[in-house]
Amino acid sequence: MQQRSEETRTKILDSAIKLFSTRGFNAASVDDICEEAGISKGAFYHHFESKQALFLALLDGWLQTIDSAIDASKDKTAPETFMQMTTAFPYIFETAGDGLPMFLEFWLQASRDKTIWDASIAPYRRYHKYFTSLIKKGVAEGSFVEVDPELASRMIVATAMGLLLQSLLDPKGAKWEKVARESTNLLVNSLLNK
Amino acid sequence: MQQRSEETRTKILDSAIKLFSTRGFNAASVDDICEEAGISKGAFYHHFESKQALFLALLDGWLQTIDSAIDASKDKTAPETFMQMTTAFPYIFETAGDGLPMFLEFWLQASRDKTIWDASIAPYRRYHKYFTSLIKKGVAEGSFVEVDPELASRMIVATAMGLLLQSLLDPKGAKWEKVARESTNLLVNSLLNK
DNA sequence: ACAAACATACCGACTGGTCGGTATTAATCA
DNA sequence: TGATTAATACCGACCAGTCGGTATGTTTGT
Repeated sequence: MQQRSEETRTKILDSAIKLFSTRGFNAASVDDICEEAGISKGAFYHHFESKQALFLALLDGWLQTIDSAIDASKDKTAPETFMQMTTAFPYIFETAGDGLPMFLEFWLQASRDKTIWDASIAPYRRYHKYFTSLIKKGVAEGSFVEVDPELASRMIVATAMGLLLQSLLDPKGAKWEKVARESTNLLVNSLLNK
Repeated sequence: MQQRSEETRTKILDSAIKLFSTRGFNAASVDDICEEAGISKGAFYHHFESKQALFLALLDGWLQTIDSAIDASKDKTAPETFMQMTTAFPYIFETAGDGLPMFLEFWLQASRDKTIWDASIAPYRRYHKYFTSLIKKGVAEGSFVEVDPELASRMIVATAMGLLLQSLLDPKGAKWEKVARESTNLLVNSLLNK
């Protein structure tokens, strides 16, 4: 009973990621998602209250992934954490084709839909705080030079997002994975106290 | 006769910016735009072949604005040009409320719609080249330190876009105009040969 | 008078969502 | 264990409304 149900739910989620990514939230119809998942509309609305609820479920899963990634680097030093991020970049840009446009979709919906915004803004601010405290910690450790942690945090996030966006628009315009790695190196280097 | 016609066209363009920004390309219907502009559907389709054609006209105007801005700083030195951009930030973030979401909308549509992508990608690559040569020039002048101009260009654009995006998601989360100015200072400073 | 500019009524395709009904599985009990 | 009941999972026709776009008619400036 739960077996089949769970599978259906997963199929819907996967199809939604695929279609939201390629066509966008509005253009991807519920019918499309059902067809892609190979299920009926009834099954869809059995599992999700609405199209928006499905989107929120997707967002939730994404945020949980980030959370657990952050949690994994809890006990490391500030520079170590940043270095770990550098190693994560290849993976991110490799799997970009599938999930990355979803990131833009989250952003866009959040900027328009109050419910989705509420679900996004709290984690975003949490991440910002996390980065800020990470840099603060690095400064306290003496491994980072004196910088405004707030500002540095915004800039790091900005760089990451900006590169993601550029790679999205022009995937073949550059070796993005390499650009991302070198950028991180450059940023961390300018932070490091030598 | 031409007078009124021109006015109608402008009204459509203005209303489109407003509605595309607030609701997005898909959600903003032609009927909505007509109502906002205070004109009829017949008038709309008299001026624009399709909804997409209107979007392309908007994109074109935006690109021209950027082009002329770039053109204006043709004969200045590299650091001067960057400094000029710093002074432009307050204006950009002031008027962000209106036109900024349109920028995201352009991006999103370009990543999905082949026609719009074609119209976007050429200018984007031109801007990237411009930045790259600007940095190259700065290095040649001796005013910039030795950096990979390609990489630095991507990073500068990334930072700008990332900050814009963050300000879009969380307008009241920070004094974005200040963050942008300080970020530019920081970036230019790390580029400057002292 | 004649063409450009605009208005109105309308079309067919498609939308998110509903609903009555049917399989499929789990729980109950003889 | 095997039949019965109840709950869950699923189906697909259907609805009211919206969409971009068109056909046709009217106004306006020259």
